[in-house]
Amino acid sequence: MSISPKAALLEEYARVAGALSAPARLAILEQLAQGERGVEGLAEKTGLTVANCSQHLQHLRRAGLATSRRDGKSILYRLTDAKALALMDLIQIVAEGNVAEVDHILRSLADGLDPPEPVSRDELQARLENGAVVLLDIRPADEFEAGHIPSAKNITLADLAALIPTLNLNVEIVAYCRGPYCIYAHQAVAALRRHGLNARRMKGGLPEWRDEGRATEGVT
Amino acid sequence: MSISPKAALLEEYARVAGALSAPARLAILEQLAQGERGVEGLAEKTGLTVANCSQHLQHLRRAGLATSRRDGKSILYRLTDAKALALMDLIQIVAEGNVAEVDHILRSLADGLDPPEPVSRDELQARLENGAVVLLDIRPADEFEAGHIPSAKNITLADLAALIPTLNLNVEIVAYCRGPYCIYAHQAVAALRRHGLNARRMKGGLPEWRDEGRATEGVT
DNA sequence: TTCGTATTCAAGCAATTACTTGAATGATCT
DNA sequence: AGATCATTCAAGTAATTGCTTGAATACGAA
Repeated sequence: MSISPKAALLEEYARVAGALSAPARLAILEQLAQGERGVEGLAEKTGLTVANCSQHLQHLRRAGLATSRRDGKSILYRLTDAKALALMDLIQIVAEGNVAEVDHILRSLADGLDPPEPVSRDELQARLENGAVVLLDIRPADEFEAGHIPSAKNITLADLAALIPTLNLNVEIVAYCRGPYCIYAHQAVAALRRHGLNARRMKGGLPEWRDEGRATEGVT
Repeated sequence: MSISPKAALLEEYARVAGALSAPARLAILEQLAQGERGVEGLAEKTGLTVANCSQHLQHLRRAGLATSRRDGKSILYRLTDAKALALMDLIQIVAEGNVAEVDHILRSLADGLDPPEPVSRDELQARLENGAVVLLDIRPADEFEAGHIPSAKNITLADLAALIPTLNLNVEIVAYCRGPYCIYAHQAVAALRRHGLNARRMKGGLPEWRDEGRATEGVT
């Protein structure tokens, strides 16, 4: 054996990137970005078997992206630190900016309509404090309850159609969801705009909001 | 077929990360970060066969990290943009901060001595303008000639021993090399400090320096 | 201590990935 | 227009990775 330190380092760096190189692990990371989760919960959310999910989690842990602790009977995993979230974001940003295929998929989600630039989190926070804006949290109810932006209204895509007639055409609507890998907000904005409503996406998702130290509420 | 858009996106994101998940490709990226390079040149620098290197380059291009253009007979590859470099940096930062193995290897490079915090590029630039500091570029001569920080002296690790007796014990020495994946500067600093010299590493390498718009010289 | 439960381990299989070799492409240069 | 050269393609093989199944481990509760 006895490989050079340089090769050993490159191997470790490659391992970090490799942890992000499987769609299943990205889905797990998306969940972890929202908060601590048990193995079984993660498996359920991502559609993986428990054993498979556990293996992916160990892969993530070995790469330094996830950390675990015991809580009663179960092991809770979470992102190691903000750097892990930053890495997830950057992967998405590179993909969105440099990979034609991604641009194409995101465009097709907008369904012909040209969605405006997302709202920055700074701008949203200012608008929430002094402007009229309806904030929609497009995630499953359990994720909403575990933490959300104050004043946000939880609504799933399935129930969105029923909400639309009650919305004011003159008030701007902002939608957000899980974060960089989640498309719920994209889809919600497309549906809202199709009905003539003035809707935009928030840049990033709840994890990025929280990571910046902004207020959230919910049972953590 | 007809997979969901969500799954399709995750696959693309995973592809971007996957491009960084092989040591050979990281070595190629390290070279690309220094500037445009032809396939054959990259193959030589990284020790890959030309065909193999070409395949890796296509992988990188498909992930949006590298871009190519023709110049005469050869095809020159380069990093697509600053985001690609930022991604390389962040992978390294996560690995250094969160992977015990990396910390261990970097420590062993320091050879028992405890190296001080690296010098920030801001600080180095200020010191170069008004302070006494010897700046060493620890890279092969051809890479130095292709671009380096003004006033830097090029010296390889092999030739460093001969230089040491001529260095002033009272002047601070700063060393830099290719960037986040390169260990030349680590090794140089360790050698210098072993001889009682006051040496530190510059944070990052030439690519990061250049990316921030700071001056370089050399035949590009 | 014993039971129950959550997680991890281990073995095996299928699919993917990395590398090699040799041939084919395609643009430049004469 | 043809020759040349750098790069890419294609096929084959070895190694790695992802997933499944069933067993083993470790901890908390009774």
